[in-house]
Amino acid sequence: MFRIGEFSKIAQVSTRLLRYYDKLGLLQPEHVDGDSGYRYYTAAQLPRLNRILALKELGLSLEQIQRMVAGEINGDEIRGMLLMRKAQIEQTLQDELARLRQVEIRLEHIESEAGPLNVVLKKVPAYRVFTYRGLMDYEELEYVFGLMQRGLPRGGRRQLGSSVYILHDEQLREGPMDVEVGYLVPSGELVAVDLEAGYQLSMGLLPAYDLVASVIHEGWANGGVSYNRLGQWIEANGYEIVGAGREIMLELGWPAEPEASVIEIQFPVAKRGSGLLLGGGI
Amino acid sequence: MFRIGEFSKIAQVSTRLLRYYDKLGLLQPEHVDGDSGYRYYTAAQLPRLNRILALKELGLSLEQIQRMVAGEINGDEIRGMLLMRKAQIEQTLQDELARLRQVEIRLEHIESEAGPLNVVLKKVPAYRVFTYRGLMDYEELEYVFGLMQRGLPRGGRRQLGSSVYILHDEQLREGPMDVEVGYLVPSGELVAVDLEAGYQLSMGLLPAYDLVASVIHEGWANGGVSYNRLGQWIEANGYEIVGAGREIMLELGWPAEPEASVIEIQFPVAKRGSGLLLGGGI
DNA sequence: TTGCTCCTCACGTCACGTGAGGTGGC
DNA sequence: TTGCTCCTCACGTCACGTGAGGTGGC
Repeated sequence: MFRIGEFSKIAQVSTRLLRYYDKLGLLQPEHVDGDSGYRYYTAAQLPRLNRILALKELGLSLEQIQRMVAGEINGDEIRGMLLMRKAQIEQTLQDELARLRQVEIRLEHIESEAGPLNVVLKKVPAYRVFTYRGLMDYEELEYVFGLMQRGLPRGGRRQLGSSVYILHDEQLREGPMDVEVGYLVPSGELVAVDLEAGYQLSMGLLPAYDLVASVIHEGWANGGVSYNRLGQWIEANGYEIVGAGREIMLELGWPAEPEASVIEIQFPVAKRGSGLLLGGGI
Repeated sequence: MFRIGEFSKIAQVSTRLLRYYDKLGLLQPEHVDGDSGYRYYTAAQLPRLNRILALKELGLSLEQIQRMVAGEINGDEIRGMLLMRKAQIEQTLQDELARLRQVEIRLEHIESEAGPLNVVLKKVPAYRVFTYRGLMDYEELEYVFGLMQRGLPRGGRRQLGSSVYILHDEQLREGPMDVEVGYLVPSGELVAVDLEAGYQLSMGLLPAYDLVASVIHEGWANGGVSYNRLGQWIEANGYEIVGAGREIMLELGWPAEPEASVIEIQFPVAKRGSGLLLGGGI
């Protein structure tokens, strides 16, 4: 019979751990003195402790280990637990590799003296929008945007949220682009509205995406840079674009204070080669 | 100005997280109402939030992120943090790969119906020992072992711990082996003792090891199996033996109840190819 | 008697999630 | 007035480490 200190030295674990496992019922001492509360362990308990420690190495939770060493579980269930754990580890490996790439990219950016790029991956819900879509060049786009800002009845503006701009073209090109401009609609119903010059805004829905890559920048001027670097990021991290990108003007300084604008660019993405090309727009 | 709920929807994070970051000082609302305590955020705060989220993705702690976004830290220090993080991730990848191999090995064992093998890696201190070393075959070894059990003065036995058996040969072979037998000595000094037939026990020190692979089994009969499988384990997990192995008889049923014996086998190991061949005995 | 070891709380870790119970704002 | 949103505690997570304060055993 060993007291807890001796037993802990043999097994090279802390006494705290042994008391904790006692409390959990994972490994209870062979005998506990009624008066002093001293725990007494035997050498024959070491194989059990080692089994627990070996299973812990695999990353199983103490609760899972509990069930395994208690024998409450048969071979198939153990097999199931291990297969699950295997899948989890593989996922962790993927995640850590992605992290590693990101850290490396940041390190390169430090050396190139460029500011860091804060891309965030997130899930977005469907957005209700009130927009006009058509083939336009930049000039026309700006014109329509101006009409929108001025041409809506005041009452209507209350129900509208941020301005939004959706790129339906697969890639940037010269000449007119297939774009959509308008507003997010937080709540309520809107009817179609005719702007001057025959442009018509109407209700629609932007699709929800399980994964968008998003950057947010301040000021109009940085837009082009953000697009380029978001593109590089998506490429470098092993994603691909699987739908129409969009720009959301969270704060619109236009036209008075353009540099106070806050603009989010979102592109729906998926892991390259994952076969999830079911997004929208492509 | 957005209230917390709106702001959380734009950024796709929980309100709880925003309150938490407020409390930490990571991201404080542009304005807090004195009466109601309502938090008000602006769109211009989103780039900061995104920066925090992007850094969190790298696995940095909020405390590190705090220092980075507060600008308390210069480019070189940021570089240092990222390099550290990179090393950590690489370590994690190694660990997870080792785990994966272990889980796969366990899965194979389930299919082959063999009992699982509970190998534990641990660090061990130097052990003080009281031993005889020589070239012996099994027969002689057993004879010396018997002498030891009977031949020591009662008083001396008190100070001795478990029996121990050290294998100085690089590999198992036929004929006499270079082995050492004796006892662990928990405390105190011992002088040399002569057994019958001229064998002499004397004080020595087993080296400490940063890493030993250990298995514990019950009963004499399982020894051979344990050696084989510990060897396989070491091989399969990318380690190599870097010193003399030893067997510690934590519970000695000999000769009355051999099956009640509890025996630990330890081999000092190192990652293969790590160049750490500085252990002892080879 | 004096160390040494053991005991039981109980807080701390890390980054939040999840109620509980109460209140402001349209 | 009624939802809806916001507020502040405060417990829970996971596997222990680390004292605090007190006691048994040789």
